[in-house]
Amino acid sequence: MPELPEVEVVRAGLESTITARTITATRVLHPRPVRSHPAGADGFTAETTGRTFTTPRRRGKYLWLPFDDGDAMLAHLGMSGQFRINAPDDPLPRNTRVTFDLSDGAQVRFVDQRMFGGLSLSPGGAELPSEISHIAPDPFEPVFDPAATGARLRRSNSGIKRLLLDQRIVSGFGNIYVDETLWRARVHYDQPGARLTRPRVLELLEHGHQVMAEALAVGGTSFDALYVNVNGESGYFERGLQAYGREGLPCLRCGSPIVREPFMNRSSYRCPTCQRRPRQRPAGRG
DNA sequence: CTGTGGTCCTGTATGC
DNA sequence: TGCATACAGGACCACA
Repeated sequence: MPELPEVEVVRAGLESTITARTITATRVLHPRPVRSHPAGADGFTAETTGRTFTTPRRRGKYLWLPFDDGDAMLAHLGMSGQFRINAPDDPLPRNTRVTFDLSDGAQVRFVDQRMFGGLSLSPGGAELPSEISHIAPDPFEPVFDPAATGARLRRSNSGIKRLLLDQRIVSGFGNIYVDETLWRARVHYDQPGARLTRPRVLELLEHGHQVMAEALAVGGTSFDALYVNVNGESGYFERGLQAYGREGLPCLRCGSPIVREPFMNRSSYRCPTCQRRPRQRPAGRG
């Protein structure tokens, strides 16, 4: 499940392989990943062929690959999207959706089993695609403002996990790193943002930055073949996870078995001792 | 404005 | 052996 660290690993891999290369041929093998491109698969093919990449950029979980003419290709990996760099005659993975032949002879492949991800062309989007203007800066960006983000979190009575997953408030967090962040900060996922003190919320954001930095340093988190880097290699942060996926295993701080609970149609992992349920209901009525 | 729940997708694991 | 179901979950959208 690519979140910020995994997307950054992919971005860095693309930077060293596509920068200053020109697309000589685009092939759309499945229309769904280019669904948000207005002109459809044929239009996407026509409008990307002949373009030259500059340095790939990222905000949160979004990637964009600027072209030297000021436009950009916007990409999201969704649940299972991958960019792979190969020789054109290497075997094509089963779920290859789009391929780009490059001027140096390499081939970029967009592989996506579940197809929650997507590619589109963003006119004028080289600096920051307008399509993602609603996405907040992530904790790795120089413009990220912890005080402002903390204030925003503290203005809401929603549960803190829901807030951290809201990419309009802060971007980059997904289910894994939110659970890790909350475990480190000893905060329950239903704790209303408004019930956290200013120091606590800043501490929480620092933990979030820290855990994602640690994951990035070891190539991200790979549970299965769904997340790999551009060379098909897995990351090693799975062994660094302290909460996510550890149902029934002892909390590494206090020994209590980690519990898994349904949350927003997915799973949430927490220590029942270190991360106690808040007394008041979030956004309670009465 | 806020909060909630449905939808899109496929592959793997599990249950009967 | 086969068929049904649950699960993984990021982003978006309809709706109350």
